[in-house]
Amino acid sequence: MLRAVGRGIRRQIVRRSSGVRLTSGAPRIPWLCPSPYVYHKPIRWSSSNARAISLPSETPPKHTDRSYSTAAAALELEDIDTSAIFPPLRRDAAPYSIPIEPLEPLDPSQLLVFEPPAAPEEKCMRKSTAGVSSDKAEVLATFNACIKVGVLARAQLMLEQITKNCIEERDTVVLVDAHNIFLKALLDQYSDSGNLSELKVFFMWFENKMRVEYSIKGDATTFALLLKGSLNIPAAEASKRYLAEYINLWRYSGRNIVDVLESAVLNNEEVLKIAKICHLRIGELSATCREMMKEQRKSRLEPPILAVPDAKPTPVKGPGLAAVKSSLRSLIDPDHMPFQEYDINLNDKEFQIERQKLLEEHAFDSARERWKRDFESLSERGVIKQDAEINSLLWEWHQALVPLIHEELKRVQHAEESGTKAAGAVDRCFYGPFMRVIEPEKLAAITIIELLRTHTLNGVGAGLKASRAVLQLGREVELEYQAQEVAKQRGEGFFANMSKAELETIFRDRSAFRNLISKSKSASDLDFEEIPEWPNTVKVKLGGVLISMLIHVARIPVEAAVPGLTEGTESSEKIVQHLPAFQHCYEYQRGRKLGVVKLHPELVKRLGTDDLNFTAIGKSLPMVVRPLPWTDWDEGGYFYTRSKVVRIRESVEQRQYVKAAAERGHLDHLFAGLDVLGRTAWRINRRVFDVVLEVWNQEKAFAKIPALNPDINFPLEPEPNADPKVRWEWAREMKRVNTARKNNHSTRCDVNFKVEIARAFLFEEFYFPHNIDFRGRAYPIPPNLNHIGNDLSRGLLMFSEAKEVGETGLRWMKIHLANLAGYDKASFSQRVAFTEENIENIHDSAENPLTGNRWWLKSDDPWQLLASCFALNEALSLNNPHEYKCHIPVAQDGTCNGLQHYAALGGDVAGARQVNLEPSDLPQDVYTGVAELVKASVELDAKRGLPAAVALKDLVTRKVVKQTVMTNVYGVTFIGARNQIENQLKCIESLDQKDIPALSLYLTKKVFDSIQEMFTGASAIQDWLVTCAKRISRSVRPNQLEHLKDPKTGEDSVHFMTSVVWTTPLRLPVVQPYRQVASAAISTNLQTVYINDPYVIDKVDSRKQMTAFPPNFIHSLDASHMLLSALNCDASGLTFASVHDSFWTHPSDVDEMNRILRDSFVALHGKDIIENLKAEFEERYKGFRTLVKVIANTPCGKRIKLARRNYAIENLGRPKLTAVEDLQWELKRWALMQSHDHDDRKIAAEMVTPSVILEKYGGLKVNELAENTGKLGLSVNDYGSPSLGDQSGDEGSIVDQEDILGPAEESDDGYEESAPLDEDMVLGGMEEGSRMLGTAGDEDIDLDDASTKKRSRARKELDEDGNTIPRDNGSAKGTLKPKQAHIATLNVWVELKFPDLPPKGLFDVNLLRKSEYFFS
Amino acid sequence: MTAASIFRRSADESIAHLRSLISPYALSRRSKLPPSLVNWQICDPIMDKLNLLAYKKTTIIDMNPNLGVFSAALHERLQPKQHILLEPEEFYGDRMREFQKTYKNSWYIPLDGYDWNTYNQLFSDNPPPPPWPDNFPKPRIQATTSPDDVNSDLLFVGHMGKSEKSERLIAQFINCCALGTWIQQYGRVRFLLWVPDSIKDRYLPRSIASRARPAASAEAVVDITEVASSNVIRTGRGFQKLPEINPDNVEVEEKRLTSIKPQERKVKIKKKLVIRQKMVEDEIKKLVAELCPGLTPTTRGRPKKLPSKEQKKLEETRARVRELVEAIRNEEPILPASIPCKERVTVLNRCDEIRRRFEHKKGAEEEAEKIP
DNA sequence: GGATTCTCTACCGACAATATCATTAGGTATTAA
DNA sequence: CGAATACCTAATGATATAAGTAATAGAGAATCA
Repeated sequence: MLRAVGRGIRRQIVRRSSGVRLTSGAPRIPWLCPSPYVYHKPIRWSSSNARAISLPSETPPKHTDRSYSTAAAALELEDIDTSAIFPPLRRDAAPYSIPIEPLEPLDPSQLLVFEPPAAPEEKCMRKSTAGVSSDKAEVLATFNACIKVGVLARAQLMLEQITKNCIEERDTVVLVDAHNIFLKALLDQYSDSGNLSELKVFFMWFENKMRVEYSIKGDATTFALLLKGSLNIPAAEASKRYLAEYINLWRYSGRNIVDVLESAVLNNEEVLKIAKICHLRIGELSATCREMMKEQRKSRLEPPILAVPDAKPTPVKGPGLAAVKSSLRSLIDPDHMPFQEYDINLNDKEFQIERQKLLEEHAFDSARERWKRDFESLSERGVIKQDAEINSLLWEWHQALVPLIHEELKRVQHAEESGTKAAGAVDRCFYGPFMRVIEPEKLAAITIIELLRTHTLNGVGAGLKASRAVLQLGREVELEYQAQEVAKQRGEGFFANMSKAELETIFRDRSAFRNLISKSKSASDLDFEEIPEWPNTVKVKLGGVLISMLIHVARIPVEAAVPGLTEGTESSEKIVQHLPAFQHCYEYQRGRKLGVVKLHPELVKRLGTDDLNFTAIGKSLPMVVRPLPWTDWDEGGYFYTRSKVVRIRESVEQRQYVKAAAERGHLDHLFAGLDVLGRTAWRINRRVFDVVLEVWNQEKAFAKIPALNPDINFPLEPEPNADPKVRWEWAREMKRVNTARKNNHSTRCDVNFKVEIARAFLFEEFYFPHNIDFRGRAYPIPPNLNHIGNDLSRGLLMFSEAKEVGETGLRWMKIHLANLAGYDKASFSQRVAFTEENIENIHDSAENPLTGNRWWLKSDDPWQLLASCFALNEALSLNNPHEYKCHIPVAQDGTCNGLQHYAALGGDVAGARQVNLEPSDLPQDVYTGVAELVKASVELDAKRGLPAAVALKDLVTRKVVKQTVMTNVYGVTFIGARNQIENQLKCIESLDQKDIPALSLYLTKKVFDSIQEMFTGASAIQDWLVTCAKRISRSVRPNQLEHLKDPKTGEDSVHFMTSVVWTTPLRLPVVQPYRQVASAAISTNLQTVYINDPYVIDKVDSRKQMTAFPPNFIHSLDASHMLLSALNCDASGLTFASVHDSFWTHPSDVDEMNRILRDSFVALHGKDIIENLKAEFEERYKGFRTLVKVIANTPCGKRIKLARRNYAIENLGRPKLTAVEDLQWELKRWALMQSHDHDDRKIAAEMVTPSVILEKYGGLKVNELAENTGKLGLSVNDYGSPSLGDQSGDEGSIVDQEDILGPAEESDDGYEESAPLDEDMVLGGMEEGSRMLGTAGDEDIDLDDASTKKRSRARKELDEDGNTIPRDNGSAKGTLKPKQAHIATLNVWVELKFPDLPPKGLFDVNLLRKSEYFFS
Repeated sequence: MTAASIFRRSADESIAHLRSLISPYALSRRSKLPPSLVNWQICDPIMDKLNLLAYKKTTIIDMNPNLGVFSAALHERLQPKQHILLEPEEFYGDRMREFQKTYKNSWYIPLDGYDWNTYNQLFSDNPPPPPWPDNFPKPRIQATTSPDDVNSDLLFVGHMGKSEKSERLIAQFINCCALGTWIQQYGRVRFLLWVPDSIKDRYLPRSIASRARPAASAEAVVDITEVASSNVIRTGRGFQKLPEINPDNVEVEEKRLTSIKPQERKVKIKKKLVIRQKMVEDEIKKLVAELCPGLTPTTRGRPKKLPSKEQKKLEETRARVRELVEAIRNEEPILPASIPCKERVTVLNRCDEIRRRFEHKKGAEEEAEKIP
């Protein structure tokens, strides 16, 4: 069995490995070198890979990898119970034996490393000649599309361009693949037509083009095709000759014919035929080959499709297509009760799979059918048009759109054939092939649905951004195409024809499933490794055409009164006009032009009121069966709809890393975790749904559902001649009201969608496939309605499975209810008491949700509360409430989860207590804690009579500081925090509004100080992270110097291209995508659209890299924690769902889940995360050089200046040194130091570069300009060596030349010289922390930190030099205001090293195992 | 040379010196700050041209007077009842204080003319808060009997920069004219503003094509005229509105070319040399065609071969013209003397035109008179 | 390379400005040698 | 055929657009000489 698997996958993996161009793999075509994108180091195959390539003849792989080996063993040995294909619980047979521990950090040699280009790449030149672009991705996609629709002439054009590109880029893999695909297409064409001249073309292509013109030798597949072609030659003699010729040619290049015969292109009969004709001895066929033949006859595991590649789809088994369709009617037709017509067993998985397939494949068809039905029934009834359901309108649009598309396709064909350069013709050549791959009817439906959907999701009131709409539509079309392709690959019977055992396997054993998929890929047809993605150019152009056609066609009946005879009156007569439903125009936003597609107000109104009836629900719906397990970076979840496991933002870099990680099996735990999330079954809470529906139809504002026509208080317009300021304030208020109204409407549309989806799935059990963002946080893929949505979404959803609550469960239900009611800060027993006190209210809410006293509406989360009320009420109405079977999930939320991780990392005792890491009788609340601290400090100030403090004395509340504390984790800046606090203070009436800016400024300082005081260690870590990110993002790779030439100017220049990359405990490589964006213009029928060009890797945005790193890192941790917990919960048989830092399970399982959460957290932090991070950084950025700022006005700085000057004069004949030259100097020394030659090293030792001088004077710790200290305080540079010096004694005197040039052993001399100790400056980390605690508020010391002092010291020196004249800062402002004392700095290239880790606090994570309120 | 001397308009205060008083950044092309008039000699011709006779005992609101050169001239000419200098930049503080000392009835208020509050404080009935001096006499402006009359009790002058702020402010001014709000409630109050070309072009477009919304809407409510502009050649299409004041005198905030040493310029121009080669060639061709009629090709293709003598003449002419055109392009102040007299005339006749082609654009101000 | 001014200001899911005119580069047609 | 020229077009770069910024402060990036 395994052998069979092995054969299928072998080719796959080999191709794949060359697909990422490993340096270790020899390029297939000798004259081509590997591409510049290479792994930093040769790969060591991980065990999982080794298993994957193991040859069939070998014994099964060693059980190095626990999870897989057990699964594989299970596959063979287990006696599978056919009745339990998808057991709801797998407690007994845990499918993945995941260690509870997070993974060990990667061996350094296993780190994934990709080098970004040395300089910003040039924007893709889209030089197009005769409609052939030179953009590789674009041509590739076009080529693919042309092949799919059989337009070979055009495909050939594309192929020629691809060949050019590939040869330039030395991309041999794609090159050969493309030619193979083309050959295959030619051959297929011949088989269809039987026209001999076509066969000739086939051979000519290989002989003339490939071999002669391009010198492509071809791979096994090429030759397999050639053999196949030769077989097809009718004349037996010729056929034989050709065969012999090609076999010889192949052998001549020293390769084994077996490889060719094993190719999936040739089926067994053909192989045998060839063997016979050419007298290949059977012995020459490899064991694999023979084995293969035997197996194919009696294969049990392999679906038939694998045995016969061209197999016709087998008829659907089971209840039949009609039944499946009928069962989905409920999704289309709200009046239809499913499952009534057929006797269907809902547990029949094959049936369910068919349904899912249908759902994905025919979502658009279904919508169309529904429109048509509505339209027809309407005509029968003869209803007046403008009252018609929106669906019939859509049907009209659709009917009008289809002929237009046909017409356009004709024009495309004309354009392609004529080859004119007429306006539009060139564009048509671009998008034409892509337009053809999907049938016009479907295309029309997608257009209509997507435009409406995009409007509800992102619309700005009556319009939506054209650029957005166009791209979105293009993307959706692509998605549909991909689904089509996947469906084709997997064939009709891919799932349906599997035996139950195989079906079982899919969900049990990832690797087995993976093999199955790759087999289906290789067997179905010759194809690219992955379906080429459509470039944005294509998507946008295609979207543009479709939308402009829809705009042209779509009309909406609008009723209007005919004006009366006299002016200003209306006659009672009404007329109906058919007005354009959409309109394209431009708006100005802050003086910038913005293309907008506007919807007619009537249409907008309809979208907010009409039943959408599945009108506009496209793809990405919840699934009716369990999502497929993730097997690759783009394989998993939906059956046919392709989704990526990581939501990469069109970043090539991220994709590289994720792909490589997936390939090496690093992501398997992550996949497993996501699978767990995906297999949580949900259903709609019917009772809540009914209430929602009722409320919805009332069209009034209720429980966060906005009213259809909200009463809006438009501010009174002031007199036209009022003061401009007054008028302006009015205008601003109007703007605010208007945006509020727009928001109101779009929320309403959103609710409409949610309700509609809920209605469609009312009788279903469904699942959310999940993927992750680039940090690893998981999100359900279906938009609109999912459990991380708003309160309404959450209220509508519940677990499909019900579990008996038992005693503890009931208690948790009560606690949960109290939480939802806002009573979540008390102890558990108090919360229970709260619920019990409110039992009447709960009863009332449940019994009469709308007519009673509506207690549930008071909550911030009314719908979830209502759901809880229903459940609890029901439970309590039982004789024995403990027997209640509960569907409602109970949520456990971390108290400021980010801070929890920070506190654990930093070992902050006080902080840990505040975020409930420490056991406590009562839950702690950080916000209150910080507020108290601030309050104390303010009161102290008030006593001293500080006016701001006096004003604020009694106003410091939890509410005021909450947002700031929360966002602190996200790196909020001082100003940002000040704004938050200002907004809070504005709500306090007793304050004079005029004073608020000043007060908020004061208070913000206090809040920042308090946070820092409470989370000392955390703050230090935050700063450490920032410093690391800063150094990384301002660093260059050593070999980057070879490509210093700026492509644009041709001059030498240094570009910072390094982004921060790290690996999470679950081995996800995280790449921060922040770079400067290059935007590209794409002209469409509608307008020119400007989008970011994803293909260029540009300079890093170092600010963003810096500010985002700490939150991203923490998020990557909490994501790991979540997935770890998910795996463990699953292993214990719990149903599990999560919203990042909120974890859900059945009431009865909450205790168990909490235990798991705590254990996972401890396990995660049990490893020294930060230490590992540092180690990874050191490995990853080994030898990099970074540019640091050094205070210039010190002996050290002066020496550097002098040395630079001397060097420049000596070597360049001028006194100045450019940054590049400086770097080259440093690198020269560095290179010499690495040399094996003793003399070289000696020379290096004698070189005195700026970095050497810096080192001599105590290095960065002493001399670096302290920065990024504003946020949480301490500069990282202040840890470690207490050698902070005041050089006043040396002021102005430049150290002797000999001293610098002297032998290296004098180094401590320089050190000493620069470091006469100044008591004030000696601040160790711990001392610092404790001192601050003790002296907070003491004016003399005043929380000043060493870095500030360093700054002030530098300033002082400046003053002494007389460079800056202190000015009184009057009311001057603007650019000419007196300058701040400016600190002169020098830039020095130093080796990229990372600061010492801040000392960890004393908190022991293990304590938290007993902390009840850790998550609550 | 004291700061005060300029206010007495002694001729010994050179323009160069005045320029040196401005912060270097404000002089740089990147600056969007309100620029400052330094050529005090043109103030009189400008005011001669403006009919200011009606402005007796008037109140002047002076926004961003900066160095105060224009303000001083205006003050001397009008002898206003009150001259309010709204200058928020502390940088000019000393000079403003000097101004206040020199000219009676002038009040230096370090507030921003952009802020509505400034005017609210000025016109409200309450005594104005601190930055305004205690003894500040409030202007009592009488509204004209008809809102269509020009109010000669009030005159608004100022320097506007290229900043977004300035642009917005002018848009607001016009809006106020339309609504009759703000100081326009007192009747039609005239504005006398120095504005950058970019702003002027918006309201006084140089071609039909560039006449966009702001121009149209402004025309509906205000009269805008260009009073004086620098002798800078304007780029782009559209007609060239020639300065109406003696162009040689209107030297506004421009860095003199003479201050740049030749070597430095070469470095700076280097890019242009490469970039605008085509333009130079085109100009040369045109000029050579003019200078050597009959020798230049008239047909499309390859030119006929000329007798070597004529060929040589052509080459020489071309070389000289090249020198000349490149000089113009390089903004060299003195044209090379290598060209014979007759030709020189021809070339110089077209000099302006060529200059315009090379758009020697500097930060220049326009003075626009607005008569609401 | 240094001083000065400009920009931006909380993470993620989530994603975006365009038309127009001036100028040049580069290809094609045209002509004469 | 190559050579020299004009003409034409696609590609690139610069600029305008709207029109209250409101006021905080500090670090990093960009820009100019």
